[in-house]
Amino acid sequence: MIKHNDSAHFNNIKTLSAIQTEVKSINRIALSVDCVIFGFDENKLKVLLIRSDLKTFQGKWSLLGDLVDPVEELDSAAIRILKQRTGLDEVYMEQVKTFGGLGRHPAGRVVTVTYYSLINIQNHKLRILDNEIHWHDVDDIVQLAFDHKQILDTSYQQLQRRIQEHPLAFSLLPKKFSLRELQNVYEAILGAKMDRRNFRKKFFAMDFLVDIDEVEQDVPHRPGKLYKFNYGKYEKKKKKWVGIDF
Amino acid sequence: MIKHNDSAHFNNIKTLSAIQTEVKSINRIALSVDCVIFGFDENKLKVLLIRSDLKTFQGKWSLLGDLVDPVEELDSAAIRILKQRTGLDEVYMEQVKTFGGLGRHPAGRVVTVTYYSLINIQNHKLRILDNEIHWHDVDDIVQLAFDHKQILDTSYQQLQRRIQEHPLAFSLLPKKFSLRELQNVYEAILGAKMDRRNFRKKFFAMDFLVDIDEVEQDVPHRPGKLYKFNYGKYEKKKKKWVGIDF
DNA sequence: GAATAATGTGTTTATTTTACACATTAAACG
DNA sequence: CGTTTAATGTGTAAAATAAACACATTATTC
Repeated sequence: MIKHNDSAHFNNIKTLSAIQTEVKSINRIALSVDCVIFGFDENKLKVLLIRSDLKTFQGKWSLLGDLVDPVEELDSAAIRILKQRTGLDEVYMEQVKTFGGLGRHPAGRVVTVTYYSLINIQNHKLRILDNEIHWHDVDDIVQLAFDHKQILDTSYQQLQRRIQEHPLAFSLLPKKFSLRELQNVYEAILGAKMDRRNFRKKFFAMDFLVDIDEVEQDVPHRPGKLYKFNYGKYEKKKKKWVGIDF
Repeated sequence: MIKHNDSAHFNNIKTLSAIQTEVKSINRIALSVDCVIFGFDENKLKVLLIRSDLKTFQGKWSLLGDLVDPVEELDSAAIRILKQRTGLDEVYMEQVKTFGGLGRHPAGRVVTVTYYSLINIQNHKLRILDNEIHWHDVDDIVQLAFDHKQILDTSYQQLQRRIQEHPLAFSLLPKKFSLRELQNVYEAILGAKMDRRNFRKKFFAMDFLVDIDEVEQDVPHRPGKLYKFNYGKYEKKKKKWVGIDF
């Protein structure tokens, strides 16, 4: 077989010092993290946006992001941004995708690693301190700064897929929730109506909901019972998926 | 509400020139793309690996990767690497995740965007020119250079999930395939035995397979019929998923 | 206390999935 | 060439799951 001497490859052919030279000099790129912070309120899926100060995007809204420090982990950067902007930590967070379009940032090449997080909008620790930051209905957003609309769409699609296969809805709700609230989350995110009786049956059959023997307070109708999600039981019993379905 | 002046954020507070300074100077990080190239042969899922030349990882195998050029799209870098190493283009490829662990590369901070691709190992265009590159059984790999074992595991898990919900198996097979070959792909990737009759029934019910009225050649037993996958029909008829299943 | 509006529950039907067995065909072998 | 072999190709019954559907109950409102 022919020996193929490909000088462009750094895992194989080059010496460490040659790589170090490369890594240290011209081949570096600015890296940012953008956070798609989802919340649920008024029976709608919301996303937290900040008004852009860049002239290029005057008046437009953008996701919350920041450059990654060269000695900072990616996850840490995402956690830092979330903490700075909302006061929250220990929230559900997941990396979505990395966007690196050449023209995506007016200041030059900035590759951005996207995360989405799910927060409970009623969390008492939640503090939005910057008055340029606001919640927006996800379904009403038609345009954002940078390529953030595309990033939002991708994140939303990922959320729609994941929420059907993982217990994410609970991260958007208070610890104690009614079945109606739970169903509202699913209906809002999936954009579909579901049968109330079958919905309940399904969740009771899963057996991950704990009846905490409390009822809703201050609702203008018969209060529903409140439940908690039992993550421990879920982790033990969750199904291994083997099937074909497309 | 209190105006929160957070100087660390670049979308909002800083001027473009300040951002440009930041982007141009200290905040840059080396970026690479790593390709997890999957193939299917001898009824096993394979991955293409190259022997590492780094002293740190002497004798270890690693994924195929390269630094991203500052004026190169991420997808283009992945396509370039694949083309360089296999001679193939127009293959199924998907971004998996970005890995940025501080200690992951001995030469310094290198953040890597991972893609996996699925190639038909019988493709007549396939040319592995570098004799340091070899196919490995995915299930036999216990260790790799860098954090590549973790990257492989993540990619494999993503493949396992995706192949159940998307028509990926066909990318690992020749255009014409028998149902037995198709089932072998699923069984190998999912690590599960399936009932042959139910498997066939399922795929015929989907109605995406085209009977091309040919049979296998050179098999040491009764030859099976060959089929093609009808991507056009799939795109039109694919189901919208709405359900809860975890 | 009557009207209202949402909660809470069960059954029937349809669909999907699983389990399972035998005839058919081409290759291999003597 | 006939027999053996090993894989292909097909159908049906049972079980599990999902979908459709209606009415009694309870707390609030008026």
